[in-house]
Amino acid sequence: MDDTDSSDSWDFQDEDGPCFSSNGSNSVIPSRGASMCGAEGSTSNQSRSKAISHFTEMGFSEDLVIKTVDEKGEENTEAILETLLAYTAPEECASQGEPVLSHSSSPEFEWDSLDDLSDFSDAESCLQNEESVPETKMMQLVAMGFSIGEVSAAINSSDPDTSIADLMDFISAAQMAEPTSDHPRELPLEGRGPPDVKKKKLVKQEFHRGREIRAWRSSRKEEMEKRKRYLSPVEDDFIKIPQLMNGFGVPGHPRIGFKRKLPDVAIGPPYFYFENVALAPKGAWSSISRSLFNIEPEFVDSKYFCAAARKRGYIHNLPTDNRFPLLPIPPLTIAEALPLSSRWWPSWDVRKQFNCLLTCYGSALETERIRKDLEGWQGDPPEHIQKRVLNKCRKWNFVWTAKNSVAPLLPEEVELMLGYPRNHTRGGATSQAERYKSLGNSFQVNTVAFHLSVLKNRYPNGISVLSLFSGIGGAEIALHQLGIPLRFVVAVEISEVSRNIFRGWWENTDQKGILIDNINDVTMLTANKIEKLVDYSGGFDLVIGGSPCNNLTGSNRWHRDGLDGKQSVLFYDYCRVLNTVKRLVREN
DNA sequence: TATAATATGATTAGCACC
DNA sequence: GGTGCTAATCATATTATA
Repeated sequence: MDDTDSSDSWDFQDEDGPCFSSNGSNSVIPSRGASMCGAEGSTSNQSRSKAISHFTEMGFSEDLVIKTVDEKGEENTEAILETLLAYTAPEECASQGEPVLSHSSSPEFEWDSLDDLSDFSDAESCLQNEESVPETKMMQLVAMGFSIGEVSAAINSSDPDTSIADLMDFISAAQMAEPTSDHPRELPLEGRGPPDVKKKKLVKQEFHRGREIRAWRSSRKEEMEKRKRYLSPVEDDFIKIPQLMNGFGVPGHPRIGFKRKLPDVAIGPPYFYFENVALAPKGAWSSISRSLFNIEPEFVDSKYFCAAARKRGYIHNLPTDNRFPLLPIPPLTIAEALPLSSRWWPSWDVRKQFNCLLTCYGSALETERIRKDLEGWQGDPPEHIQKRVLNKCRKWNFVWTAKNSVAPLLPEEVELMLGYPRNHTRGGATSQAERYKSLGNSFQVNTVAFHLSVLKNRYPNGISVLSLFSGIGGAEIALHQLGIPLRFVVAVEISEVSRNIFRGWWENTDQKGILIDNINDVTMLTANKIEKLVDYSGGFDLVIGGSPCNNLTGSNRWHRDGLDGKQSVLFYDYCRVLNTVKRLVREN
């Protein structure tokens, strides 16, 4: 097994062209599979028509596609795409005043290099120049591969609050109705300057990602039709969030005889595990479930695993028999977790556990107000004072540190309750605020480990994990503490602080496996790159991740916009990546 | 200028009561 | 079924400070 340094220098370089893969497979066009590089090289009319249809459906003009296919050969999909993009994509940026001539220091595309996967800044700045439409939806849809023209038409024809999913359906319907209509990508061949290499690269990345999403949505619709025959526990448009969140059973509260039947399409391997806040806006979990094979979410409150509540929903295809908890069992009450606080804990503060550990904590002014509220009373304060103070303590998870004095939890105490090693977030974080934030966004390790424990006997020699939104490594720590060797881990995380924290843990615990952690943006994880990672690792056993909750959580007073929100929309990238991995498993 | 501190409700759901 | 109350919530924008 290689060490981590070798993973950093792991080379994914490939040359442009149709057959660049070392194992002879063409990984550029997912629907084509490895056979596209086969020696026989089909030249049938059917193949030619299929190639033409494929690219015209992507929005390129038919004339240009025919010309290019004839020139390059229908099996040469990568070269066709190169040529089409050379004449079309840069214009979308150039029309916004961007320079057309390349300023890239590299004369060749490097989008297959893992070192170059996080550079999305130019694409964002280019796309944000569209100022006449809602920028976020415009950007997201264009980044998915739809053309600016298509997106503009859809947005202009819809209500301002139309969801991303509805806009995608609108565009898809328009494409089906008019497959050869004029398209913004269609541009005259004459009068072009040399294409901007960097933008060309970015457009190409977006193109692939968009096609993956559309292909996935298309296949998902078919699967949904098939699954209508399956008696699903998930009703049409509403999932009831249970008040008692003990999921499919938790330690001490087993659900005797519980069995579930997964749809065939969802059965692993690969196993997958998705997480997000339970108390999301109405309909959010129904949408999530529909996108994840109609599997019933398992709602679990981490109060069964530690001294703090953490109400989360999990959708996974893991077995549910013979789960076991991590040992030792963590303290389940505040008194056990923070025994020193008991001395100052007033009898009228009836809290036995903390509420959800969030990303920020109460101010010194709040604690000072509480101190002043409580001073000067003989014995217990009046009931209305008790009630006011207790509400503040519940809201901010204050802990009693002296007479009439409360304080926020320390980062080390949060680490303890969330199941992380002491000072886990100390090294990589630059400030206390960053520690609170990264912890507030993380898994409760014991909860996740309980669910993942069923993998221990299945992967005694190590597991290969694709970890999206990996944060500070809660999933990996859970696997590690379960005694499951981390053979190969790809950790995708946008926060540099969180990546540093996880890298520090990986090195401190002398992991023997390979860690790839230089992919920052999940939207940059295209099928092509996933296929290379699969080739390199031998395949992923587990695709795990909790997508951003920013637009779902009730804590967000500003942008609780649901699954279409700026951050939470990345849920669809989890689905896209998962389905790509599943497809690769089927093909292999 | 970067970081820390502080202020900022709404959306759900359950429950009791009428 | 309608109303009012209680309770919880992986956050973000603005202001203050070093």
